[in-house]
Amino acid sequence: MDLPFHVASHLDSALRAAASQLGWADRGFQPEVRVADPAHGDFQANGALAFAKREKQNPRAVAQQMVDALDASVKDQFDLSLAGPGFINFRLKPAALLGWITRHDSEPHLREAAAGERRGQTWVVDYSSPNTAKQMHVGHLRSAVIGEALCRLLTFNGATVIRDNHLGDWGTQFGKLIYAYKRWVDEAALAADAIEELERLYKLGTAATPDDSPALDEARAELVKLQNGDPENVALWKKFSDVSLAAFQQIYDRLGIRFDHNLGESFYNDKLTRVYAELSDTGIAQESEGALVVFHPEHPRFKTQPFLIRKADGASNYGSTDLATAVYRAEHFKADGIVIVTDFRQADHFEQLFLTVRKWFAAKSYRTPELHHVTFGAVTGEDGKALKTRSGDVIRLKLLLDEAEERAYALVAAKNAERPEPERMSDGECRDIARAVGIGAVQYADLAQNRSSNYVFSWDKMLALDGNTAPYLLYAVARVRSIFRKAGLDPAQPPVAGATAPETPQELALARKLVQFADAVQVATDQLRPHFLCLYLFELAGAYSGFYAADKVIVDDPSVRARRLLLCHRTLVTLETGLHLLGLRTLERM
RNA sequence: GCACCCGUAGCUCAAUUGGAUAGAGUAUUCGGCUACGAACCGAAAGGUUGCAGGUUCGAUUCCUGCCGGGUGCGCCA
Repeated sequence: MDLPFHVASHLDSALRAAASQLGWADRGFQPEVRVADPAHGDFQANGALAFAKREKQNPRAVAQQMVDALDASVKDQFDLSLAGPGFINFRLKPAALLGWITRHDSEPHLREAAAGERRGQTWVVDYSSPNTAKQMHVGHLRSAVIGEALCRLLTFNGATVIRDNHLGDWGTQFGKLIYAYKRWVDEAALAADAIEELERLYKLGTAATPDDSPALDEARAELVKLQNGDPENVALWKKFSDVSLAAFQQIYDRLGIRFDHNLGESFYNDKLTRVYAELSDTGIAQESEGALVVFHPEHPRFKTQPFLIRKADGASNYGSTDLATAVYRAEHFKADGIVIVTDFRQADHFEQLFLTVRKWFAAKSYRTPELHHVTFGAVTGEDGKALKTRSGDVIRLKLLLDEAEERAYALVAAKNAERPEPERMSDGECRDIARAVGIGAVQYADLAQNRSSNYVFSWDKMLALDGNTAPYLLYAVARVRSIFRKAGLDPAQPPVAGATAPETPQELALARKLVQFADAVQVATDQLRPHFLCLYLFELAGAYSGFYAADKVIVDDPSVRARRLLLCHRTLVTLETGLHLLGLRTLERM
């Protein structure tokens, strides 16, 4: 029997079958299979320990019985050993490695193999979500980059993914903006760079309408006109949204992002009365100080900290729209899961929101999707403070990406100049490479770190050519491609017939790493943490570099050459597939 | 005041949610290009996992209490 894509779950099934043969299945035996430290094996099963403890048996003996009861095919594919207090170690035999690597030969085939995990599921991913009439700044980067990677991971695992940009396109700030627009708009500036001008007006409007001022009353009047459908104000508001979206798309294009929907807060305007009615009727919401709020008596904090869903003046807020959004996604998109990617400061809000949604849907017998708030830490400068320009302003995302490309270009051009004349690349090619390396470095730096912690932004670290960085991975890709190019071979049609099983320590280490791709993707997706995939790709690139330094690929012996080309090719496929899952563009040369 | 997140090698970070001797990169020291990209590889050294208890075969991980940093807590989103 061929080794399937998911080796860990294959072992899990085999161990469960053995447990059931021993009569342990209904006593709650859990195999607990995971990727092992290479010193011990490729995979390990730890389940014997917990089981033995519960059953008051000797864990070594339990593990030995498990091994004895395992299907013969497992013993054909793995070397088994017991260690320590009762760990079962599995080491793939070279022939099994060769079989797996031979079968998983392209990005489409990897995709097909992984797609069984979430086939038939629909996931709505809500990320980026900037406010219209304002430029995107560095604070918007993580949501966009992490959200896009999660979309790709979920898609890879077989889900239908709906990318929804939940724009901040409604609220009191638009009264102020219209107020300022009508007084101070500079038409020439608007034509030249619309969003720049809108942002200027936005700041003017905010400054001109302090609390309790007559100007604030006028701004509120503009808002009321907008909400009541005044044609002039609605047209202005529409214009603000259009130019904002066009500006956002320029950023998204550079990051490889394309949304299916831009359903901002305004979209839910006419869907709020239902929210108020159903939450009031079911007794989940209550009046308090004139506002409509939800308390959660079972929660230590939210029993007294209210979830405000309608303000005392009758206006909606983001509690209202987020509730309407949740029911829309559940009903219209038939979502099995909803992922919302925002920074950790909104954790309370979404905890309250999810508690409320669950009670609401249960009371009305609506099907409740899985609800996930994917949080991430702040982006700080190297001083640990929020990232700002020297003058103290927020850093615009556009300028940040420009700088990434410029810095990458300087590195690429310098390296290119050192090359011998015939291998030198054109300036245009250098520019193109710099775009992929610079943007990729920014994306990767954000993804490689566990998203819960704060992230220290450092140009030098993200553009370093060594360490866990995009340039290191892209370099590994370029080196594999270079072998094929120099040998005059087409990487789409690698001549790998007659490849023999891996033999040298570096070949074996690389082959084992390749097989673990399935596990890395699964962990990253299930935990909604792309850094697990980053770590894997870094280790894969490291295994390849070790192999490359130790074992020459283009040798005379045809079987050795074929098996090394096979390893090179599968490394290329896996690295590129992984980097594409993260949203990075890969290169031929760099 | 209440709550959440973070605290791991000099620095930047991992540790697959309770598993084996806590791992990488960087910086430091040493070694390797007449091998297909040295933007690389190999090796050494670097630790009381903030502190103090507790739970158990086993704790960076779970519980309690402190210390330090960040954040949130009714009409912004």
